[in-house]
Amino acid sequence: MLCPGPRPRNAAATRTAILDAARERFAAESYDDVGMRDIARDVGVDAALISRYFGSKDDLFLAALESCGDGSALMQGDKAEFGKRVAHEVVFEPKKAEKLKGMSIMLRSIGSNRASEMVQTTCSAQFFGPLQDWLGGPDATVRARLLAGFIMGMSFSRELGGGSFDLEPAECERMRDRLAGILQALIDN
Amino acid sequence: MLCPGPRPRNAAATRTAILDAARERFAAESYDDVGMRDIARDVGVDAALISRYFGSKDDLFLAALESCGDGSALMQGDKAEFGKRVAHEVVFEPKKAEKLKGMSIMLRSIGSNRASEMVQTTCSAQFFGPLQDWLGGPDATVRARLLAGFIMGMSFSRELGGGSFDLEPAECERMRDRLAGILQALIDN
DNA sequence: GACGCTTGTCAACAGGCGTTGACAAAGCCA
DNA sequence: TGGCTTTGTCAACGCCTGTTGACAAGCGTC
Repeated sequence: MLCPGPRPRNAAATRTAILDAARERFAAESYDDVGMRDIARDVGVDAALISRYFGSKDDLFLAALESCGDGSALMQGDKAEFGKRVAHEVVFEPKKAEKLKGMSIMLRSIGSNRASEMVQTTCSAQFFGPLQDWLGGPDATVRARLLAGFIMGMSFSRELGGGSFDLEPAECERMRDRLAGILQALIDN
Repeated sequence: MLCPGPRPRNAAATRTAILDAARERFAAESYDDVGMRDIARDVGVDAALISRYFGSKDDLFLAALESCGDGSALMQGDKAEFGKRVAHEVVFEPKKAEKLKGMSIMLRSIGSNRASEMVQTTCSAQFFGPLQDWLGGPDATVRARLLAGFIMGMSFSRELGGGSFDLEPAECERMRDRLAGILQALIDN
């Protein structure tokens, strides 16, 4: 990632490079574990530059969180296949699911005192809200909370296994199918 | 909690007081946010004493985590009422549920690099394992993972609301009932 | 070429952290 | 009373953190 020689002068590119690196870092480690110098090293830049571009670490974190976009990406595609689609992604393709990157950041940093407040407001605005509107029908609020809770819970459970569910392939498939059914029931209700 | 005057000399009592304070702190804040001096202040003792009694901060964290007991407390009572009972506790009595204190600690600190490994091993040994054995029947492994994931997910979701679900009472009841049904179905299966 | 703005680097600061070793006081035993 | 162990306090260490201000180099413009 690093290239030798002085960094080319390009403020816009550098800024987005910092933001990208921050998003990746915060999705993989907690707010407290990620240091400004870590992100700077990823980009090949001095840590002081980040402070100048983004202000404080809090501001950078918030920018990274918001750069993930709202959860609407999760809701694209056939509504009747939501359960299958999401269950498959959660169980088999956790890394690939770019649309869940914002959720990873929330997952990592909800424990941190500094980050939790930012995570909370962003989550309501970008995750619970859109999901609830998209669901519609009776009890949309409650169903959205359950859906979001289950999806995050399974991601959390995978994290507890150190990045995998630590199950045999056949078991993973059965888990996916069960999960798909439960999620879809909450959609259809 | 603090009392004036010199602390009475009682190693055993002091030790358990430290452990209790640590458990409370780690259940309320992340591994990184909890400082040795915070715990020491809660107990009314110098931080150096903790190091002498428990070794390192890691050792103290692990001791606090293990002092929560295994998840078997969750599984006591009528099996046919598990869904109702747990759903009620998760939705309405998160703080009161002492049996979930270990889960709170895991929830807070899974993001931390230092703590995640300890959380993982403890979780497997004290949570997934007992739950799976207790469940029995077909697909016990998979059902245990789903159960644990959903329970943790809803706790996580509550955390995202800043300690409450931020729903109207009637909505909370409907959420509890839906959750109870889903959990119970996983038990009975 | 000289100016001035932008972009990036460097060294340093103040503050917090976990941990350590020296010291004080309490209690026990002879 | 005099020593010895246990229990607790205190000051300090080295390390790491986010942030700041001074400085260097690139680049467009007159």
